[in-house]
Amino acid sequence: MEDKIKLAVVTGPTASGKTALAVELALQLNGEIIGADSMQIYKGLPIATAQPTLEEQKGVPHHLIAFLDPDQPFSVSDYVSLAQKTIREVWQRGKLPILCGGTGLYLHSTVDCIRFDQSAAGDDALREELMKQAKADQGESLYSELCRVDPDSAKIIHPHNYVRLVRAVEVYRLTGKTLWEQKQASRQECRYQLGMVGLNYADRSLLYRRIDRRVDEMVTQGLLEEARQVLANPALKTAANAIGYKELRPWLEGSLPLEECLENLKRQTRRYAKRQITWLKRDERIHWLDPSAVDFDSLVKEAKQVLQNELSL
RNA sequence: GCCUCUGUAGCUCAGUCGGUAGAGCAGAGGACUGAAAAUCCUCGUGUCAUUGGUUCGAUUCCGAUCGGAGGCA
Repeated sequence: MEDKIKLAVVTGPTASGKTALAVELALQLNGEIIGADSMQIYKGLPIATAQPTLEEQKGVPHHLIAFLDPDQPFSVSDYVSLAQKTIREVWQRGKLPILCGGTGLYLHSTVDCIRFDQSAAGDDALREELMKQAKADQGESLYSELCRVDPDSAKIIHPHNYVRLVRAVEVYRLTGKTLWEQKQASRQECRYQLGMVGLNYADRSLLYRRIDRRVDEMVTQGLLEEARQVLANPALKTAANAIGYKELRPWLEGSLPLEECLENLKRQTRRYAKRQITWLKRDERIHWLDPSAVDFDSLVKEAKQVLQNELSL
């Protein structure tokens, strides 16, 4: 039997210090970093998405960061195939692949080798039409349709959650198979030996303070100009969704003072961090470390030890 | 100094014709398989400023005290 690829994972909520830790681990363990972040993949959004600068990368190769034009559509499915290919390449080069990022869906799908059926790819026109229908009657008609064709999914999708409701109906119309069936079929045996570290602050207010500070830094670095450019281009649909741009729109349009927009931006980032924590917490394979408990060198040492144990390095 | 208004959840405020109270925001918890930095669900006990009085019973009525705002001098 062929040996499994060893895969290190560094995750945690936004602003928890993943990047610095991953880079240091890469230096010490002869690794390369593969981003697992749904917004950092795009070019032209360096500030708001907190992409690591060349200086921060310290010569460590980084993959799947700032490689895609921001007007290009992208999905988990695309991410997983790219990530798996990159992981394999890094491994074959004799280096340790280190997956680093905070997008729970991307991480989980990659690490657990979820297989996406190409026939179920999204269809923009159909999706738009279904979304219109959902909004017209608060999701009622679509939800009863889903209850009929895919009761298992209907059980776990709230009728108000149009995005997921629409997707479930869409899958059935497109493929004749239910989303539920697709999910069962998507599971397969995993090819990785995993070592996972997560960063989280025991005292959440510490993380929140870091977030506030980082937003202020982003402004110094030119966030306002970046936002102006992103929002001026209507082709950047996904990017305009990133936290950091849409919150500044009222200021750019002159309807709200900058101070208030920045306050709102900080709040949205805090909430995002909380959602990330919720997502990551349920993965019992993650070894949690608290960056406020020790200095950076000790943190690296602990993380390194976890990886060496789990990956038998 | 006098007069008026005001003090209720972390914040902004509602309310109880006297039977110890509830919204929004903030916050917390959760879900998550092709937009995921998206989307959605659940969660409200707080000396009702302090203190005395009336009352079976006061956060509610009355008095005083202490904050805050405004007006007149």
